[in-house]
Amino acid sequence: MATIRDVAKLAGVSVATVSRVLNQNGYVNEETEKRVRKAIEKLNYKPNEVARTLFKKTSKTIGLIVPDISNPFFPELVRAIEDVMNIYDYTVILCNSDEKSEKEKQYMDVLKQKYVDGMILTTNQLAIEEVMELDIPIVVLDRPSDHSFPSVIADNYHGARLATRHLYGIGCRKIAHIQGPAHVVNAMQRFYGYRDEMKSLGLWEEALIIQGNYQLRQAKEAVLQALQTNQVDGIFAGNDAMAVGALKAVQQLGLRVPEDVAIIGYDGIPLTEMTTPELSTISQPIYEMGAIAARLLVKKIEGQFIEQLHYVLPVTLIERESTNRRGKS
Amino acid sequence: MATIRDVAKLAGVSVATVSRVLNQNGYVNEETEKRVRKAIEKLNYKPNEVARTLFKKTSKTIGLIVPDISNPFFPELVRAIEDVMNIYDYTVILCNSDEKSEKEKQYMDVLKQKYVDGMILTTNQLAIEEVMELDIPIVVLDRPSDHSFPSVIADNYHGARLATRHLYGIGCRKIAHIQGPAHVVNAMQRFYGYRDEMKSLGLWEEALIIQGNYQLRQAKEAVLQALQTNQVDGIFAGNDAMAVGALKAVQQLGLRVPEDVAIIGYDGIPLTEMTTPELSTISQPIYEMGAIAARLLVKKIEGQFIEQLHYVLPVTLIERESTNRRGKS
DNA sequence: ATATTATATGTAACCGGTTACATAAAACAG
DNA sequence: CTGTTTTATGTAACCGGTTACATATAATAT
Repeated sequence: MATIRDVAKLAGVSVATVSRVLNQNGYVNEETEKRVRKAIEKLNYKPNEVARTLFKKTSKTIGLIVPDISNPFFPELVRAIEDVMNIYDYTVILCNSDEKSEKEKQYMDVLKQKYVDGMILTTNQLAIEEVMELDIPIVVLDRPSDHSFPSVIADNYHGARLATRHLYGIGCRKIAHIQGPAHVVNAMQRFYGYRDEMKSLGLWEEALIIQGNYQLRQAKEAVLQALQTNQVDGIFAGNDAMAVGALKAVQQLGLRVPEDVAIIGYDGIPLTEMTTPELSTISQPIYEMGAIAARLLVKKIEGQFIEQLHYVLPVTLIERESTNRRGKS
Repeated sequence: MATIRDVAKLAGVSVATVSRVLNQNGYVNEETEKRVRKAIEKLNYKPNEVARTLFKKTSKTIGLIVPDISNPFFPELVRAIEDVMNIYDYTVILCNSDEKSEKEKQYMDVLKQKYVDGMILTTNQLAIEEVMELDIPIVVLDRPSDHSFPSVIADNYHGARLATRHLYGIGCRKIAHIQGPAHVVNAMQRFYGYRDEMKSLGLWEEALIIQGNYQLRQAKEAVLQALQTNQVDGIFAGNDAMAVGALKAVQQLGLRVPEDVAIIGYDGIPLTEMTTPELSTISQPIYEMGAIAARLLVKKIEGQFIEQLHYVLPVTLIERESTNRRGKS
C-alpha cells in the first residue's frame, strides 16, 4: 500500500502539499496539483483512514446497538440508519446486546476506544449516567425520552388506544390484550393505552390481560389457555409476532377470525401481510424512525443546531382481514 | 481521555512499561505492575484502539457486505456472524450493497482504508480480480466457490431436488417451479436441481416454469397468471417469500392447499411457520452458515491453517401442512 | 522603490499507541 | 571473582496521516 510519502516523492513535493491536495485546503499551484494527482493515480493511493482518525479524532464510523437484529422489527430500522449514514460517508458498526446491560456497556466501551463519532442506542437497559460519561454524541431510538439525549420513538400509547378503539368499532366488547415483557418500556406504554381506552369504554377487566413475552410460541400457548376460561371476541397483541401466535391459537380452537375473534397486532412488520387471514396492525414508520435518528446523529456529530430534540412519530392503523367483519373489501 | 503517557507519569514509569503491562509481554516487576494498574484504574484509562491499529495494522474489525439486511434471510446470518466475531473480540461493520457492484466496490475500498482485518461477502456481483487485489482475508458466504476464497454455502442443487422429489412423493405430477432472478447463482442452482429431478421423473415440461424475482407480490401475480393456463398440482418456490405469494394466489383462486395444490418453499425463514397452512420448506442452516463463515475468517486473519476451504452444508426438508395430504400429523 | 499581502511549499511536531534497542542491576555459572 | 544470562526499565523511532509555523517568491499597494 502506497503512503502519502510515496506520493510526495513521486510528485517531487512534500507530504504537506499532498495533504493539501487531498483535503483541498491551503494554497497549491495548479501545476503542482496536477503532478500530485497523477502520482496518486499512478500509485493507486488511498489515504489511510486510521492515521487520519488518530489525528482528527473522528472516524466517520458510528456504533449501532440493537437488542437482536434477528428480531424482525430491527432489520428495516438498521437498513434505514445504514442508508442515511452512508449518504454522509459514515460506516456503521452493528452490535447485538440481547438487552443485557453488561453486553451493552462492553460494546459502548469498545466503540469509544475505536473513536466512533457517535452511537444510536435501541435499548431498555439504558444506564444514563454511564452513557453520559462516555461524552459522545448519542441518539436514543425506539425508547422514550426521559433524558437529555435526542430521541425518536413512535407513539405507543396512542397506537394502543387506536387498536383497542378499532376492535371496539367493529363490535368487539370482550377485548383481550397480550402484554409484552414488563421490563420493556414500550410494551408498558401499549398496555397503558389499552387500559385507558378500555376504561373509557367501560369495558376494563383485569382478567382480559394475557401475559406474553413478545414471542409467537409463548403467546399462542397463553392465548390457548386464556380462551379456555374467558369469553373473548377481540385480541390486541402487543406486537405482530404475538398476534400471529394468537391467530394460530384461535384457529386451532376452531374459531373463525375475524367473525368469532378479531385480532390486531402492533409494529407493522412485513409478516403481517403473509398470514391468512392477513393481520390488521398498528404500523410504526420504522424506516422513517431509523432515518430520522440517523440524521439527528449526524447533526449532533457535526455540531449543527437541532431544532427538535424529541420525535414522537404518529402510527397508523392498517385494517386487514383479521378485523374486517364486513366481508371482503 | 487519559493517554498512556498520563498513566506513565502517574505511575512514575515510562510508556514502554505501561505498554508492557497492558500487553502482558516483556519483563515487568511485580511492584511496578501494581503501581501501573493502580494508575490505570485511577484514571479510568482505556487504550486508544486507533493508535494501536495504526501501528499494528490490525483493527479487530471486519466488514460484512450483504445485499439487504431487510431481506429476511439475512438477519439470522448477520446475527450468527456478529456473535462469533464478538467472541473473538472483533466488531462488525455492516454494509448493504443492494447487489450493485459499484456500491460493493465503494464499500470494499472504504473498509480497506479503515484497516478492517477481513471481510465476509454475500454477493452475486463478485468481481474476483478486484477482490483479489485488495489483498485482505475474505470469506464468501451463500455464494458458490468458483474461486480461491474460503466459502460457505448450502447445497442448493440438492435441496431443489429434495423439494421436487417430496412433491412427487405426496402425489404431485404437475409440479411448477417459481424461479428466482437469473443473475442470482443460487436461484439458478435451485432451478437446475428442479429441472434434473423433473427430467429423471419423466415429468419435465418447459411450461411449468414460472418466472419470479424473489418477491412475494410478483410471485403471487405470476402464479395467478400461470394457473389460468396450466394444470398444476404442486409448486416448488425458489424461496419462502415466493412460496407465500403462491399460497396467496392459490387460496385466492379458491383452491385448497395442499389438497389441490401442494406448496413448498426454500430457505426456512421464520415466516414459513406463520402462514396458514404452515409452509413446508427446504431449510438452510442459516445460523450455522454464518457461524462457520465467521470462524473461517478468524482463522484466515490469524494465519491459522484451514483444513477445509469450501463448505457445502446439507439442507433439510421440513414437512408442514402445505404438503401434508395425510391429514393432521 | 519599498512595504504589504497573496500565493506556494517545506519542516517538523503531533495524534497515542508499540517495540527495537540500549542500559543497568540482579542472579547465576564456572 | 569475573563472565554470562535473566530481569527490569527507559529512550526514541515508527505507524501514516494533519497542520502550525517558517520561508520564499510573486503580486499589489503606497
